[in-house]
Amino acid sequence: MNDSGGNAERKRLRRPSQERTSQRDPERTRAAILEAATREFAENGMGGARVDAIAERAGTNKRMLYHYFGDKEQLYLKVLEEAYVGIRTAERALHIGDRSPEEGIGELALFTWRYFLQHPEFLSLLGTENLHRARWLRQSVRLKELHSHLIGELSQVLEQGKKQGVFIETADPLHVYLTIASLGYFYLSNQYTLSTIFGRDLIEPAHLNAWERHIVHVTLASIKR
Amino acid sequence: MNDSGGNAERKRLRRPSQERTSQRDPERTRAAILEAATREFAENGMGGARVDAIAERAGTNKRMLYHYFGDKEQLYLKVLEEAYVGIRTAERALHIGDRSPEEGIGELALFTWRYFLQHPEFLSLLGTENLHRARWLRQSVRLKELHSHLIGELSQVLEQGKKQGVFIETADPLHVYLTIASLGYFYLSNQYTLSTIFGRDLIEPAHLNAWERHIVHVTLASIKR
DNA sequence: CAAGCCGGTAACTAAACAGTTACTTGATGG
DNA sequence: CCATCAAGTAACTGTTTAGTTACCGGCTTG
Repeated sequence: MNDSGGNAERKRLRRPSQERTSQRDPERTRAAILEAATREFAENGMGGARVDAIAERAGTNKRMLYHYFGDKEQLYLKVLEEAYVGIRTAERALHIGDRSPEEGIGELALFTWRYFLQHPEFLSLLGTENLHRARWLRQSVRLKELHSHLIGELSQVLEQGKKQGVFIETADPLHVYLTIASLGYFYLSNQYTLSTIFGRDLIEPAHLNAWERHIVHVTLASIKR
Repeated sequence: MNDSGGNAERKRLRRPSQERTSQRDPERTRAAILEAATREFAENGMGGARVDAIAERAGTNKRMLYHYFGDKEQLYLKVLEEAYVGIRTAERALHIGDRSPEEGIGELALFTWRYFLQHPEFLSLLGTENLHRARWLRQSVRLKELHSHLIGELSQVLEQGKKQGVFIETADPLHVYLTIASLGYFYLSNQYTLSTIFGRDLIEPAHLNAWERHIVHVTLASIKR
């Protein structure tokens, strides 16, 4: 114990633990693999992603990938779960009930659009997972409750708006969220074919801003009395 | 010359060209490969699709596939082109300008939704192509003009509605089409993850009908004065 | 009827792939 | 300072894959 303390001390003096030069760092390796896998799966889908490519992007090798994550499918599921946790966590910080119902819904629409815009890999992962009919997501045990908070809060805001007479009585929380998500998802995830067939570069800032305003307009127009 | 004519006559008597029993039928083989490829690419994406699987589904073998279509990528592009031709051809038969502007837009929304619902393979192909940033569609020379008709007709209907004072002045044809397509595409293509995370089976007829009405409602609410 | 062409088959090949095994390096505890 | 164990490397393996080659057989044409 004493010896070991002395040893540790001596080593800390030679090589401070904060600025380590060693390549050995389990947490960093694990995180690097997860990030590399997110990009590889997002760019190439489940079928097109290459385990070797993930290892290379992470600056490590396949052995470590299998060591930390089991196999390709488990790694993919982990990536997908983390992506969902990311957006739902950011959503919770919104507190859409703090302002007027109209502003709250507008805020949710803006947030969703901007999150999609800044996280294209999330959209790609959703696309891949749906191509496979949610084969892996269905196996996830972590994600059942993650999403109920969103619908619950949205439901409250809609009720408040109905009481105040600004929203129509038939406004449904799931429909409202699906409307917001639809308008953002389709525009961004299909931007490449759309830009090609309609001859307009949809990713240009001017077009992006116009679509952002459009999403808010459509969402509110569909529920306002 | 005379001999050949006599020979042909004799053979035609034995085996009429209309009801051939032979397995040899270039057109049928070609069409079978194209249909099998459509299903395989739609179900598995470009990376996940297997050339052997396409040949087997078509009731032929790889040799014929390479004979008629060159290679996997050219076959995929052909499948994608045919899918676009399919929806744009069906759209042309609509004549959305024949009724009132409001009915015309509602009709286009209904048509698009129902076409998406009946052609899930079209949605999958779009998803796959966008994952690859329209890599193959961009190479297509056939598809540049195919889509202008849609925007042109939609533009006329919107103008008419503006003159009649039923539509807002800011209504934009591309935005209106993207709105309709967004609401149909997202709901259907993401139905598997959505059903999983929200615990509702979105493909149930009751939910489908509700969403159909919702699409028409949202589209019109967003452009009505 | 004979020659050759075209639709079609099946077995093959080289490369790419997911996953494994045998091994090395370095930190820690006694 | 040595034993141990975890982090990390690289070469290997069996299988799958896109694409090819060698061959078959029947229809058409001269």
